[in-house]
Amino acid sequence: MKTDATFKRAFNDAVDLVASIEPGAAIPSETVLSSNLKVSRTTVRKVLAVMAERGAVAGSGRARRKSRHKIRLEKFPQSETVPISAQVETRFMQWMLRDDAQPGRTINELDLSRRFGVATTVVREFLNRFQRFGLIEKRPGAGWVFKGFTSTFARELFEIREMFELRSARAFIRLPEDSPFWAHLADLRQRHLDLLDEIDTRFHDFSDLDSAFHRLLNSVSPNRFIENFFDIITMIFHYHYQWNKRDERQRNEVAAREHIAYIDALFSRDRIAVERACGMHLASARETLMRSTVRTQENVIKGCCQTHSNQSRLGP
Amino acid sequence: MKTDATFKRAFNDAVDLVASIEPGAAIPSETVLSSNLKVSRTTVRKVLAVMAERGAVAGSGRARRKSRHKIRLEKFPQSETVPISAQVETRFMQWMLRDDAQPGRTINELDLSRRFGVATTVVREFLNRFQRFGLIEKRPGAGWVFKGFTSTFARELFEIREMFELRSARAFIRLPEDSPFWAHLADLRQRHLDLLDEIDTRFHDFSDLDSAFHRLLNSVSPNRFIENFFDIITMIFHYHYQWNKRDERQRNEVAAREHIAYIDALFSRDRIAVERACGMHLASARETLMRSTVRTQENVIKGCCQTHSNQSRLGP
DNA sequence: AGTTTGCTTTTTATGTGTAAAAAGCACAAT
DNA sequence: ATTGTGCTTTTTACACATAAAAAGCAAACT
Repeated sequence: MKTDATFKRAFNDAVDLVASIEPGAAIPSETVLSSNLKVSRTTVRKVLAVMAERGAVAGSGRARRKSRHKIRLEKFPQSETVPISAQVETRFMQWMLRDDAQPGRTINELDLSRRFGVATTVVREFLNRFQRFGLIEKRPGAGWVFKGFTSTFARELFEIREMFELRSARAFIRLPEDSPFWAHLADLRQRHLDLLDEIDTRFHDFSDLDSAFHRLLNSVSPNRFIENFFDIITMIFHYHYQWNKRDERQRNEVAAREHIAYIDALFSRDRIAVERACGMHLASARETLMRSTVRTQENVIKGCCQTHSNQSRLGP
Repeated sequence: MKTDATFKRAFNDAVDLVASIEPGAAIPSETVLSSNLKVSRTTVRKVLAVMAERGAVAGSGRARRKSRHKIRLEKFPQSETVPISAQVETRFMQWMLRDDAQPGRTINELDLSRRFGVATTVVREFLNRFQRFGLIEKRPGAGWVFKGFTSTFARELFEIREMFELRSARAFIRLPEDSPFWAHLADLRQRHLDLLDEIDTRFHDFSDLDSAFHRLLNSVSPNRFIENFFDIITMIFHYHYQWNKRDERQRNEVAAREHIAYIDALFSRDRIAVERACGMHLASARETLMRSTVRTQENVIKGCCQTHSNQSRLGP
């Protein structure tokens, strides 16, 4: 059965929204709420129904308005507002990046579904989507293998990232003087400076800036495969740093300064300078990631992690 | 319920295998058969049981041998040997590339599952896996949009392909003289010549040669993201040409000659020549694909294909 | 000691069922 | 004519069920 996470999230958002309405004043129309809360009208009506039931909303139909009584609406717990599929993603990433997920280990759907307390269908769906991240591989009829968050993975990831990033940077400096992208870039530069001014307190905000910057570069000549690939990067970094807070402030400060140097190189329109700044930034990002990669013998003894059974192995 | 496609395919393969055994001679052990037929021992036993039942195999346990009577084993129809998930893939590609799949059209799981006569679960799983090909996009809670097999798609695909291919070609010519890859390349060159000798009858064999060539190039410095991307190319070409046979002989002959020129450039170790040969080959491959792309206004009027409803649109 | 097989236990592929959410429709209100 | 609402129909997200296939185990056989 589908969970009502959508409803609960919408309800919680609606609580804030209603709080800003004067007691006795009209509630926005269902259509407007639907667009504000980003859910269908069906869900909006459910939210309104519950609010009416709890006495926060009075009247019905077109005459709906905020109750004159002071009602404190209890929100639903945060954890109930996230759909099962998203929970599985989080739990899996945690299991993979934090727990004992050694390269070569086999993953089995039933086990994960029991571990996470969800239906196998959901786990299976997740693994199928997750496949594109290059960290797991399917053995039809025989589960999945975890390929490991290894230094090889990081190296391969960054090789592609560098190709894509350089391509976009080169395209950027070919933009005409009057392209609006230059203004965006200047704006972004300022936001970096602002961040650096208060780096001690705001260093968490860097990751938003980071993705904004790379999205701006890629948007100059859009390519769905590149965007796709950046989703992978974003995902990896998101979870990786969520559980690895070491030196976070320091790391982000360095990266922000590298971004500024990179942006300045772009403004100079000097291809060589751009390539150097870009290369330096990526090199340091790679180092950071590499450091927390699974230490493994994979590059020394290939295939050491294969499992053995008394039957012949199937699949490639 | 799981279909027994695995069993039927294994059975059909086993029929050929048993045919080559002398009447009265011993049948290979279950373990050996399991490895030959690429299925588990469980399935092998089922195959043997059915063969015994039909009188083609006599004795049991270790004393199992081929029957002395001449039994003609009926194979299962080819169509029953392919798992549902693979059938869905084929049917979907056909629907997409051949039927009226206009860009912007929404795809809905229930509809497809009815159309294909399979459970929604399977369709859903397929769509999730297929997402990475960049032709469809998920709107959580509201189905999928087909982005269209358009010229933009082809252009984006080839932009990446060119980057990857050039990278691999450059890595190739940096290989030491005594690398075994050079011998592989020479071998491949010869196979191209052989094919061209009999191009009129063997032009279908080109696609194997094509993927062998590109796989050889990529294997010089392997990168899972590049391999992943080549899966997309392979998939697109596979289905595309399966339903578009126009000029196939001609196209393949041209491509084979381009490959030879490309290979010769690699042997020359001349970077400029390599880049030119590679560029020419990809350009002509792109042209071929472009010609059969969906003609659309997408580049003139952006967003013309959006659907409208009396409710606000959800999602990005 | 290493295979081979009979039998048992798990796991995967695929179908079915259902509450929640979205989409659609038609009439009412401005 | 547009916008809003009540109600109906579809579709999605998720749980659960089960035959088929795979994996595991130990006794039997070389």
